[in-house]
Amino acid sequence: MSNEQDTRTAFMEATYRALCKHGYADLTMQDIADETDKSKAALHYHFDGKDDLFRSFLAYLHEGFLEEIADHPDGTPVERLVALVRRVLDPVDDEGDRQFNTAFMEIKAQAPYRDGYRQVLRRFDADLHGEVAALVAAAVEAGQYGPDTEPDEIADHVLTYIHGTWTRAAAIGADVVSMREHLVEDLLDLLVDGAEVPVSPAHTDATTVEEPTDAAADDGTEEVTSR
Amino acid sequence: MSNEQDTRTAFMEATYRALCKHGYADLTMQDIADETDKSKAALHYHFDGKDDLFRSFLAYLHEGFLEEIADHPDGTPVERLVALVRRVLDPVDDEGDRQFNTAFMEIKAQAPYRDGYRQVLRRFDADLHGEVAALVAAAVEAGQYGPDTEPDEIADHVLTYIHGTWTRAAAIGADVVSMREHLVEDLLDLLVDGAEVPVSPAHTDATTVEEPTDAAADDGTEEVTSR
DNA sequence: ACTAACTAACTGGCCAGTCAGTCAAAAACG
DNA sequence: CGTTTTTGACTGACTGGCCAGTTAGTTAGT
Repeated sequence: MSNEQDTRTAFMEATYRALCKHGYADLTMQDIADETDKSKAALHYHFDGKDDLFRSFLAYLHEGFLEEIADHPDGTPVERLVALVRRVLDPVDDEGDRQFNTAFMEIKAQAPYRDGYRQVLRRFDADLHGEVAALVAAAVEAGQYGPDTEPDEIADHVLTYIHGTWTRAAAIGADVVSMREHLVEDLLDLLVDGAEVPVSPAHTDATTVEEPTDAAADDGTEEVTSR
Repeated sequence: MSNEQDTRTAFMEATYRALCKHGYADLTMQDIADETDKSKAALHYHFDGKDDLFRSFLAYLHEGFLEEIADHPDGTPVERLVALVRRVLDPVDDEGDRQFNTAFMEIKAQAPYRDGYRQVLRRFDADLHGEVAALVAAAVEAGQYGPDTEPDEIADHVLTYIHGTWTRAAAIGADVVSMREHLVEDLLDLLVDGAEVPVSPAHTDATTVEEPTDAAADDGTEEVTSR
C-alpha cells in the first residue's frame, strides 16, 4: 500500500468525512488528517496547502456527481427525467448526506471569492443542465413534450428550482420531498395531452416521514414549508 | 450625539459595509470598527461578542427587508405580485448590493450551524411567503387567477425559485434578470384566459449586459493538482 | 464625584504552514 | 551477492500571524 495515488484518494475520502463532521467554515487540516492514519504534515506533503487540497477535492466530487446524474436508459424520456430529478434531490434519507449538502452550501457561498471553486461549480451546473436539456429534447423527439418546448429553457428552470430546493432545505430546513414533488408535477404538466406517464407513485410515503431535524427544539416561528 | 441607540445603529450600518467589503467568512470585529470612527473595543462594549452583534445585525436587516417587500397598493394584484418579484430579485444594478447578496449567501450557509441565524432566516422566508401568498389570494379574489389556484402552493414555488436564483447568481454568476423574467412569465401564464395584464416591458435591455466575469480566463479542464 | 462611553495595549488560543529529521524500500555499485 | 546511497513517504515539534475578547485606564457630560 501507500503509493501516492492511494494516499491522495484516502485524503479525499477523509476530507469528505471531516467536512460532514465539522462543516466547511471550521474545517482544519488537522480535522482532515485525523480522519486518516496519517499526520497533518503528510497532508501538506501531498497537497500544496489548503486551497490546492480543496480544489482537488472539488474535482473528486465532480467525478462522483457525473456518475450520479448519468442517465439510466430505461423508460420513456420523461420517466428518466423525473428519475434524475429525484436522484439529485433525494439524498436526504442519509444523515451523512444531509450534512454533506449543508457543507456543500458553504462551498457554494465561497465560490464568489474563489475562482477555482466557481469554475468547478459551473461545471456541476452545466453538466446537470446538459443532462436535463438532453432528456427534455428526447421527450420532444418522442412526442411526450410539445414540439415547441425549448429544452434549454426548461433545463434552466429546473436547475434554478433545484438550487432553490437545496438552499431552502439547508438554510431554513424546508421539506425537500414536497419541493421535489412539486417540481416533478411541473414536469409532468408539460406532457402533451394524450401522453400519460405512469410515474408519480412510489414517493411521499416512507420518504415524508423524515425531517424531524426541524420539528425538534426550534422556536415558534416555523411557517416555512407552508402547511 | 452618541447615545446608546445611535451608536448601535452606526455599528449596524458599519457591519453592512464591512460585510460587503470582506464577505462573512473573513469579517473581523476590527473590519467593522474600521467602518466607524470608534474602536474595536467599543464594539465589544455595545454588543456581547460577535455572535450577539450578528444576531442584532440580522434583526436589523429583517426590518429593512420587511419594508422592501411591503406591498405598494397600486395596480392589479398580479401587477403588484410581479413588481414584488422584480423588487426582490433586482438589486444587481448596484455593485454594493451584489456584494451584499453574496455575503448573505454565506450567512444562509451558516444557518444550519447557528440556531439564531436559522430562526431569523425562517422569518425572512415566511414573511416573503406570506406576502406572495396574499397577493396570489388577492389575484384569485379579483378573478385574475382561477378559483382553484392554491396561494400557498404558488408561494412555495415562487420562494423556491427565488432562492434558486439568488444561489445560482452568487455561486456561478448566472444571469439574474433572465431567471427573474422566467419566473415573471410563469406568473403571467397562470392568468385566466380572459385577463391580460400589460406588465412585462421595461427590463432585459441595459441590465442584460452584465456577466463578463465568466468569459474571461476560464479554461477548459484544469485538472488541478493530480498528474 | 460619578458614570457612560469610550481607547490602547495586551492576552491566549487557534491554525496553516514549515522544518529537521526518521525509516523503509528501491537503486546503484563493486 | 552484500553494502552503500538515494529517494519517497512520512512525523513531531515548532513558528508566526491572526483575531476575539479583556483590562486598566481616559475623557466628557451631568
